[in-house]
Amino acid sequence: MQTLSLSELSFNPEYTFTSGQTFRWRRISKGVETAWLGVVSGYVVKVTKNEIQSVGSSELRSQSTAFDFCEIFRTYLSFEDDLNAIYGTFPKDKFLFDALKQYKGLRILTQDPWECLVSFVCSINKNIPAIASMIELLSNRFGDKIMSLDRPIHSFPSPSRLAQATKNDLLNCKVGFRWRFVQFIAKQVASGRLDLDSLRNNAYQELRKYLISELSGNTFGVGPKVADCVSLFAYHKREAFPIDVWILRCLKNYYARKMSLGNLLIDRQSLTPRLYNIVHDKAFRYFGHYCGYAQQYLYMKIRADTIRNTMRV
DNA sequence: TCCCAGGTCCTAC
DNA sequence: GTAGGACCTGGG
Repeated sequence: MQTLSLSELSFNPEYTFTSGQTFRWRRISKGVETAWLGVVSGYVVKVTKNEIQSVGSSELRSQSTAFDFCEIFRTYLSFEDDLNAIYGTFPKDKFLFDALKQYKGLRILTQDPWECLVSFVCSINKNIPAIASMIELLSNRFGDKIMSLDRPIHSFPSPSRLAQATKNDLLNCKVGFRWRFVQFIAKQVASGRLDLDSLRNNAYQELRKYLISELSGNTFGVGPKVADCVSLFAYHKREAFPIDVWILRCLKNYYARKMSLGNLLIDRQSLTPRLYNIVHDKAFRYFGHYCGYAQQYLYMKIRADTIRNTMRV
């Protein structure tokens, strides 16, 4: 059994896995300590605060060494990110300070770009439980079966497998109007016309522009928000700052003055592409190079606060 | 039953 | 450049 110790790492699995950056982790109870089960790079793994353990693997992975396993998950959990050092780069403001304190140990993952891109295209106009359900159905229908613990679990489908899916296949997975986007992207990647791995070394702005123009230019589901999510959660461009409805609400309520937003966001429920870029630029200037990390903590806090207030009413 | 969802695209102006 | 509406359909 392959195991990687996480005891030296500042890491909170609950905050990391429920922060909307990934959709395939499930909580499983294990005595007093909660564990999480997920599928990453052909491994089924059980994760606790202190270790990550393989509990099943695909044929491709069955021959791999403990060294490979550790390398994969060091990358996945972004081991090189020193959270305390990153926290130290942020401006001193109370809302962010509270968020950092409340969600300490939330890490930004470095996920597979293919899975991340499809997941966030599926996220368009959906809530998190519905997104998770779509990804689960796509995996069960088109992914590889991996035996693990007491039941089979499916890996995320390969591009070639998903490229063969018909409109009806995708609609059966509750993908809805996003089926065109998923099918187009799968065909682009499967044919090699879109090489997601080759984009790793691109600078953030270049990467983002490429994702938007190559995909959205053909009107296939990748706008600024999805491109920022993929840049941050798969390519680990920590200067990306995805602006969704929650972050927009947060900036309006707490950062209009601090970020010199003036009247830019007054009465706004959404952003035009030009405005998105302006607000993004101001966020980068205010929060700094690691604004992607700040965004994720703000997202957690504004959601929790809003839900709490709604329940109180 | 109804509203809304980690947006994007299209059309008209 | 931008506003406004359409988009599938499952959760809450």
